[in-house]
Amino acid sequence: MKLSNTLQRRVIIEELRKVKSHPTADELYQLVRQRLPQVSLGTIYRNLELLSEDGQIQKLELTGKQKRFDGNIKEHYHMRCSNCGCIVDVEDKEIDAIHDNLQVLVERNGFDGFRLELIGRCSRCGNT
Amino acid sequence: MKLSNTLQRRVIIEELRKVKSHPTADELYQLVRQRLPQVSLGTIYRNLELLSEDGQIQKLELTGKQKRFDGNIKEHYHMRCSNCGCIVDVEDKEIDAIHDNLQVLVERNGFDGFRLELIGRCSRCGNT
DNA sequence: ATAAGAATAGTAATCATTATTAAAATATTG
DNA sequence: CAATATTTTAATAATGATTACTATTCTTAT
Ligand SMILES: [Mn+2]
Ligand SMILES: [Mn+2]
Ligand SMILES: [Zn+2]
Ligand SMILES: [Zn+2]
Repeated sequence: MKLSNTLQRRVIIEELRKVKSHPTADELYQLVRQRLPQVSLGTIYRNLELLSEDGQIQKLELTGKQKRFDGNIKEHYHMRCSNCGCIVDVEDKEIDAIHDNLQVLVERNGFDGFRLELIGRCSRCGNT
Repeated sequence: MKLSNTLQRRVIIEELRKVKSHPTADELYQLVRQRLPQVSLGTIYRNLELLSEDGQIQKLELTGKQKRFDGNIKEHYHMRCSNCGCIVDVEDKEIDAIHDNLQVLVERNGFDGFRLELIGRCSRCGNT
């Protein structure tokens, strides 16, 4: 059950924690292979799965065809940029309040939970 | 620009409007081929895309690897059953109120919009 | 009816992901 | 440490969902 300590695993975690971009498996593959040119894409996929099951990283449940991963395991919200499609963290007291309200409201209406994904413009794309 | 009137297109729309299951392309393919055994899966995909662009049907933006389609073009909420994974319509005045509140709140916080997906148990799976 | 354009069936290709496997690395035991 | 058991890896194949290609057929506008 305990994951053994391999170089590939360490580098995957390190690179994922370095970036704030919520990379897909193949994006992370590009990063990892700069340090481990022999690494295989299957190793990235397998370890992202294992590490998220193990709670060391987060697998994000977002729309879109590719899965994305987050080195930050703290629960937090994400915004998708409507222009470039990137995923950015939302650190906002108000959103947390909205979350708590929603939780109460949806449970009061007989649901077990919800998934909320914010949409907006990232800083690079501006707000026009 | 205007879509021409083909038998395949008519049957696709008819079958999609008949069901309440929010089928994937291949699920709809199974339905359509009962009436048109020669229809090809590519035709289903192409037409679902064209018809949703044309506003005659709805393409649902949900989590999960397969796209789902809805013959009902009115905007409405969906719940995913946490047990069987099916998608059911949510017709609930309260949810509409929640939606309106959320819209105000997220815009007030600088976002353009949001996507909210409800999670619960469908009627067949019960509520335990 | 004719010609131009659009759509189709059939098939191949692509993209994301998962499975397989023999060899290599890591962990456990004596 | 050495022997052994277990896990992981790289490479590759396979899968599932979707999109692209193309020759033929259908639809629409003259
Ligand atoms: Mn994040
Ligand atoms: Mn619906
Ligand atoms: Zn952007
Ligand atoms: Zn169910």
